Amino acid sequence: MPELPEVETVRRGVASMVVGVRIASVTVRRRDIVATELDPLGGFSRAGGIRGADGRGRARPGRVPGAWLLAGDEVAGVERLGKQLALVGASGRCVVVHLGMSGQLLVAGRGERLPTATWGSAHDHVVWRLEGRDGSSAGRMVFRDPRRFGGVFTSPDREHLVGVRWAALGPDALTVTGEQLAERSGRSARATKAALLDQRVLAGVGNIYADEALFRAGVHPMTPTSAMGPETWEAVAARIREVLGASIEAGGSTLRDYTDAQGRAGVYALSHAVYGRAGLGCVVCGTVLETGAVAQRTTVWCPSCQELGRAHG
DNA sequence: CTTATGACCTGATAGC
DNA sequence: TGCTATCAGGTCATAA
Repeated sequence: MPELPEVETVRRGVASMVVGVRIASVTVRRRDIVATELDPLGGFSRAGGIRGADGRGRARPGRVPGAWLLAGDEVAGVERLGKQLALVGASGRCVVVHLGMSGQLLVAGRGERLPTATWGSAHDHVVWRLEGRDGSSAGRMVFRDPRRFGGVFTSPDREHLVGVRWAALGPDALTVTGEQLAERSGRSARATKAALLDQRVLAGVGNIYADEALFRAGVHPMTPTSAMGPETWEAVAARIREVLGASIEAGGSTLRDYTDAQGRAGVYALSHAVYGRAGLGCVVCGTVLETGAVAQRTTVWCPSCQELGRAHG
């Protein structure tokens, strides 16, 4: 479900609850959504993705040492690159959480209850028990993910996190420049939207914000990257930074499932100009918005504001 | 190399 | 009410 703004909102919420807190114990209720640094390829692939090398079974034998999931450790910080979160322990060990489509990282303080789902706790795959300095309970954190496209990954230290786990990811979308986009996208027949969705080009943009940023930049999503010039790339980069920033301020976009670490919805969907508005009038010119598949994803654009074939300097 | 396709999962919703 | 089909915020392996 989540793109950069949603993940950043979760990061802030989790950080406010767990930084400086000790993890008393960890329970892995589904082993196959956890990948360790020792697992072959599975979990540590090119674009920072999730699935095992066979594209399906992610069952990994053996128990994950609790310490690898920060049991007995203290949380020193919560970082983010693109759509991925990393809990960094005082020991240096890191736990990466990727939310996939339906994942949530939820935290409940002492005496609070985790937000409940209609299906109960059936999809609560990893549970961290938190402990105050005096040893008293400080609540719990849970990785919940019904569809299981997400996952939890261990790294022995920050060097591995950055150098291996996150090595293939492009620059974070919140601070990306037009120059970076131009260089990493290359010049080919590939649709500009497809390039923006490629996490090796740019980390953090997904289907919603690709459409929103391209609309605001006046670029048709199917524009081949070979037709893009430096000024247009700069405009696209600027609109990406802008849209993501505004969405973070609104707590992200909640379409159905998404909530922050405390179970609250975000309201940025109210500001969507194109996503989810196919067939309605363009907010700028009133033209009926078109929809179709680009890069195999549902895409919405304004045929008038985002004319295909327009010159792009 | 690039690009498209089907696959991975479950839940919510729309339509009959 | 109950069934079925469709769709979803992500990313992968594989084939062409």
